[in-house]
Amino acid sequence: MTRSPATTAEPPPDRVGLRARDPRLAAWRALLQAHAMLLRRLDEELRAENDLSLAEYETLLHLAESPDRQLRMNTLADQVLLSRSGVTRLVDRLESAGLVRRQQCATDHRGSWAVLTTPGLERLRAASRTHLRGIDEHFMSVVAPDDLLAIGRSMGAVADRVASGPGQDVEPPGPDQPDTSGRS
Amino acid sequence: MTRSPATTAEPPPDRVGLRARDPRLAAWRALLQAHAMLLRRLDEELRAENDLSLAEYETLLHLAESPDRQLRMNTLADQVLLSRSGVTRLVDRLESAGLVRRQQCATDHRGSWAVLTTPGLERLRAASRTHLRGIDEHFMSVVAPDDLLAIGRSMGAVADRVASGPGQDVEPPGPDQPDTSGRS
DNA sequence: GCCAGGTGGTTGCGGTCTCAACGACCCGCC
DNA sequence: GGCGGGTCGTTGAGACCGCAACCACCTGGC
Repeated sequence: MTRSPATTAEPPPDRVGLRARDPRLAAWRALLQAHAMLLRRLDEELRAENDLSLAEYETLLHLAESPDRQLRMNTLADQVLLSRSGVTRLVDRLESAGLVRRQQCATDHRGSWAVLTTPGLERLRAASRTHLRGIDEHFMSVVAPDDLLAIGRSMGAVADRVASGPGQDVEPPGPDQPDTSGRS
Repeated sequence: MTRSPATTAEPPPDRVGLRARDPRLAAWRALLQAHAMLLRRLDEELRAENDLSLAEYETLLHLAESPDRQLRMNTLADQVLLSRSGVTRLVDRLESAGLVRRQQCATDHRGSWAVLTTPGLERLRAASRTHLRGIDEHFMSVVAPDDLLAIGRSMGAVADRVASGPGQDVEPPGPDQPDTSGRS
């Protein structure tokens, strides 16, 4: 209300002229919200019951699933979607907790392996009970099996698309796009 | 406790005894990964083209969609899924950028409104072009329409479940009632 | 009117992340 | 053999967030 002064040609006074109400966006919004809530919850549970953050858990998990239970720092960064420096400090923490051990790479003296220790593996096992229960309780048990398939399929495609995309254009550079905005 | 006795189908000693390879987890993992990659990308695009973080964008958006383009700090915190203090500082930033203005609440002198300014609205409009394009490019265009529905439905259910859930059990006592519905 | 308890927002502190810069190291080419 | 360019991991600085403590304020009971 009190929309007194005649603003410029304000199109449809829907909300703000943003196409924010596009119904297709409902899925996107639901995804955002559910994901945020869900991860927060799982992280809380993990911290409360196992004193591990989600990132730490994921790190231990990836190590456990790797040959010889070890990974190069670099690879680890890719897998847990963290920056190099992020992984350095994460492994610092895990190492000082005794869950992981660093070992210099024999063939490449620049790098090192992060190796899962036995206590690390045990801690992971304990945490996985918490975590898998949480996933089951908050996610699996709420989603219909068919929808689960749809999610897996879609999200795989999304990941591929995003991965392929910084510079690479999946769609050839707009030929002669007749300008769409008075860009700044 | 390393339960060896196997009344339960403690499957094969696959990797670490974690049921990490449960095929149903594929959807979960894909979701995690795709979401992380996608948000990172969208955030980058928004920062690069509009000098706004995703959280800042969401804040402006929620304000724009609210009556009189204003919200109580408290409400804002709930909507953008941030802590109270997080919102305080976020609004600090937006305010010093001139995109939002604080206004003391007339009826309750404890609280204040965060009000979207005109420059804020314009900035939001510009940013929404970037953001909606990104969502389209990286998400909408990759997901089949039916899958989009499945995602919306599932994620809505997950959000409800998580929201209902710290102490409250959605499924109280009835363990003796073998769910006959089968699915929801 | 006054006080106890609750609520709204801010601030201090600590934790975790990223980016940029760095040193150590590897490799191919001269 | 030596050198330039790239790669691997770490470090310093800065950004952002949450928790807990805090003050200002509101509300209900007396």
